[in-house]
Amino acid sequence: MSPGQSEKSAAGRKRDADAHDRLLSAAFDLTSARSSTNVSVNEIAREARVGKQTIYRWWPSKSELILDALLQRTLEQTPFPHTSDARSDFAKHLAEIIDMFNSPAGAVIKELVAGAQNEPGLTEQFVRRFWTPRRSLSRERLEQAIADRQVRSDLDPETVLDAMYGVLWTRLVLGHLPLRREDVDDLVTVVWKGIGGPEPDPVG
Amino acid sequence: MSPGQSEKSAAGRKRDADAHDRLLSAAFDLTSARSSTNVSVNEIAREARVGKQTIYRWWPSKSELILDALLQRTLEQTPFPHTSDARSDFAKHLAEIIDMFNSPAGAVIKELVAGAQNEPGLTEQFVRRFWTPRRSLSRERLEQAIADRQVRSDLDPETVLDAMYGVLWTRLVLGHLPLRREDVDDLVTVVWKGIGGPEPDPVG
Amino acid sequence: MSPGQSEKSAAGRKRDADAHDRLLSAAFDLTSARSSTNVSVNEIAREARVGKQTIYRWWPSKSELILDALLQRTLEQTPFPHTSDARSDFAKHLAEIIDMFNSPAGAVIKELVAGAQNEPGLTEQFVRRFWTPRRSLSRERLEQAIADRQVRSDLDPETVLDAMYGVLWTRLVLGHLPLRREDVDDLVTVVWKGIGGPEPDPVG
Amino acid sequence: MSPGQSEKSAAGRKRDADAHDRLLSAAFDLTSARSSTNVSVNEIAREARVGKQTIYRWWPSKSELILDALLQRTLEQTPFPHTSDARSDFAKHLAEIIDMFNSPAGAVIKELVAGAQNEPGLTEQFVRRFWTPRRSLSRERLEQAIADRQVRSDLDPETVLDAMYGVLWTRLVLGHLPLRREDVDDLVTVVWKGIGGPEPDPVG
DNA sequence: TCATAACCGAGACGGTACGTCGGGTCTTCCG
DNA sequence: CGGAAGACCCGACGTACCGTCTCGGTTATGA
Repeated sequence: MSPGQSEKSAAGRKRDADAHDRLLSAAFDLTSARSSTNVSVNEIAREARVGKQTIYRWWPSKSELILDALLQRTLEQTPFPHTSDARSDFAKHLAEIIDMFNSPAGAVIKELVAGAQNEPGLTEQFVRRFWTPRRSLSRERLEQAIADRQVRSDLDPETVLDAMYGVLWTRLVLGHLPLRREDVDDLVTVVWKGIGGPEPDPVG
Repeated sequence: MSPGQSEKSAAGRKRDADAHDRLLSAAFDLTSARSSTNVSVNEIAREARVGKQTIYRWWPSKSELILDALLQRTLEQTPFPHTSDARSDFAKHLAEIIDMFNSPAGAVIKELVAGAQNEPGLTEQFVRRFWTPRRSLSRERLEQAIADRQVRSDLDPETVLDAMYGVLWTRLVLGHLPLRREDVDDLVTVVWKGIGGPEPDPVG
Repeated sequence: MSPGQSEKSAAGRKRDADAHDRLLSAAFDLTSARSSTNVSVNEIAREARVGKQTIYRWWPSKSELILDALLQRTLEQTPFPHTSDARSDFAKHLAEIIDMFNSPAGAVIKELVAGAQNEPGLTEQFVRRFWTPRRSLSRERLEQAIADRQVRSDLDPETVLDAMYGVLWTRLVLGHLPLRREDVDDLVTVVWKGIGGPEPDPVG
Repeated sequence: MSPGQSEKSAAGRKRDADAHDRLLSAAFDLTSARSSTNVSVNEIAREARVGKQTIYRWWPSKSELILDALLQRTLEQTPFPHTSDARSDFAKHLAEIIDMFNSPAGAVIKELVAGAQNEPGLTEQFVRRFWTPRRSLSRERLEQAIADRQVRSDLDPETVLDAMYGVLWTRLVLGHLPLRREDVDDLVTVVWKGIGGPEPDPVG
């Protein structure tokens, strides 16, 4: 992302790191706060005390600025839990995602997913830069679990992961049901044990 | 006392049903065709040979017009399959939803979900008028399956349903993976049998 | 006597004439009152408790309705003063026109003259129906004065009349100076005696 | 303390003088050409290759733009003729005004006078910026003529001037009679000699 | 040391779409 | 069939926002 490594003539003023940070903060904060009405580029520029040109010098569009702001704010990206029990690791991770979706970051993600529909290329950006890295962590843990024989190996991993995480994404975007940590247990049970057949022996 | 005293005065020209239909058609067709770039109200009005005012007389926003157009086009709403085998019924229904998501209606749904993010109240409208009726069909079939002891009863039905349908919604909106009928088998297996433990005996 | 003298709609014809009158009144009153902002046809119809179609059944456009309203209100059309002294007759008439221009009718006339600029044919209507009849009275008096040898005969009567009345029309429309009865004396003197040469002998 | 403390910050792109000129030209040309039908702001913007916002950034309304366009086009403002004969000077000036009223500028003036009726403040603008400077020239010549004893001094100069120029303004706006240079002679005679009494001795 | 180059805040620019307003036509129902 | 009510088509309005361009001015090389 940083363009500075090009061998262009080194003359010229350096990029203002502070303005850059103010922009990411303004973009994230305004977007997450004013979820109902759209945030305009002018507002972000004013809030960041920055000229509009400074935005368009570094980002091709407002949406990509917001995407960068989201990435920066979610950089912590807690490493996927990794104990000996894959099922509880996933349960823990799903709960963490729920927390994130309920945080301001969730509002920003909604905004981005929405804006991406009319902006070809942005969906691809979002998937590649935000979604894929996180999905990789999940998939690695899943493959480890398969290697550990904790998970059967004959199913498409993407489908398995979407069965879990798709619940969260759908609820974030559609909002038809709240995102609650309490639902994680049932969700993991559905995917781990399946819903088929009568309830298992409670003693078992 | 006259019972009709509270009736609205019948004076005035009636709403033009034909213009109404032309509007719904234009809204649906233009929206599904021009998925990348947004459709303008003027375009819809022109295509429907209708004054812009006529749109705003009956719909508070372009999005709600498109929602109505979507509802009209998906009215067929094939009844949920209902054989003695719940699992195969769901498999069939999931495949039908995939077909719909891959049809023009899918593009319209994406557009609506996107537009709804900045329009408070529209998400609620979409969920209530489009999503809820379909979800009800699914939930009824699920409850029947529980009554038939084909599905265990100790899990939250909403979570179970989201584990299946959320996969499709997420792929529609995020577009990270294609929506393919071939994936239905794995998906149903995940939810019915669970992913836990080693693969079942192939002789089964 | 019938006790129901105030009952509604005794006959269609009667209401017809009444609605017609209400329309003229509403058109005149609203136009003269809201000189700054335009009056809409809907407002006139509502004020007159009349359907819009009733307006367009009788008048080809809003402007012609207002013209009719103006004509009705200025029907008195006091006959041109006719004494033995043409100059004082004109002075009297000019003062009367000033009064009319300063009355609500003046505002309506301004509105009409303004609206006529973009409505080809309306200027012609206004001139023919409002202006010409009044001008005829003036011209007749002028020709009588010529016949009486009170006014020289070698000048174009239209130019003579415009030299007098044009002052009023211009001040009405441009508003660069107020329309005051006190100015009539000077005006008549200008036209009768001319401005040429030094002031006449005050004794003369 | 620095004397320039109240100066506006010089930051930001300067106003585009070329776009400004294109706008004035487009406004004048379109308005004078399409006298019957109104010119829309969009048309002017398109003709001038300018965004509509640029118009509204600098002018509060279409009419004031047209007024500016008129002022620019009539800037030549030929100096009032000034020979030793006031009467012939006025005759010459009146003919020039007739020519202007018959030129495209006349159509623009009509449009402005019309549009001003519904736009409070515009009439005042028009009078102050277009009419007053020209009137000043006329009044100065008249006062000179009075000083030269060519014109009597006991009459209100405004009334005298309106008696001459009001003829032209009225014919421009009402259009009841054509504006012809041939009428200037009679007009000047009316005002200079007066219409009173029998025709002068032809030998005179 | 000073010209050059890239940066910066500010804000005007061309353009597209918005939602509203008003004119004049058309349609329904009532009396 | 006249008349009130009001929906209809059309087109202009003035506003909002996007992404670009231009201004005066500010750092930082590198000749």
